Amino acid sequence: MAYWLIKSEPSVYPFDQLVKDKKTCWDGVRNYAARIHLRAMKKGDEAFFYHSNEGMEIVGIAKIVKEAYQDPTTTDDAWVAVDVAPVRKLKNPVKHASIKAEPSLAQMALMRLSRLSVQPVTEVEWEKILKMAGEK
DNA sequence: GCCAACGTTGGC
DNA sequence: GCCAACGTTGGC
Repeated sequence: MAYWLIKSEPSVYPFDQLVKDKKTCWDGVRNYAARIHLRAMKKGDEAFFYHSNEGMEIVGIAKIVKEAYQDPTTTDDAWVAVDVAPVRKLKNPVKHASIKAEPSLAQMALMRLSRLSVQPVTEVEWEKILKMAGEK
């Protein structure tokens, strides 16, 4: 099982909205690097849900419920979407600043490639962040 | 609101 | 195929 991180601006689609919706289509990705990751996602994989710009923190965990398919927001079959569902909110959201202050997480894609909207997370990073969130 | 980083576009 | 110009994202 793989781990991921997906970003959203809370003013556009906050985690609470995903909780309300029970499931959403993660579409509209128009970036080649992000697409590679979307296509690599498997059903059951889990992803951190990160709020960019406002909040700037990981607020919850989502899981992939449907693997990559043609993005419904375009007729161009070059682009794909996945379906995600909420797993749970984190007890304590993990701030961007906290991640930055943690040397073992300095190599995270979130730090190095801040503009990438869909990114992989290693198991080590995943566990570390869960601890910081008070989940373990 | 500013600006750095980065992806994309288009001229050559 | 290179690279300058431009647009967008996201941290500050």
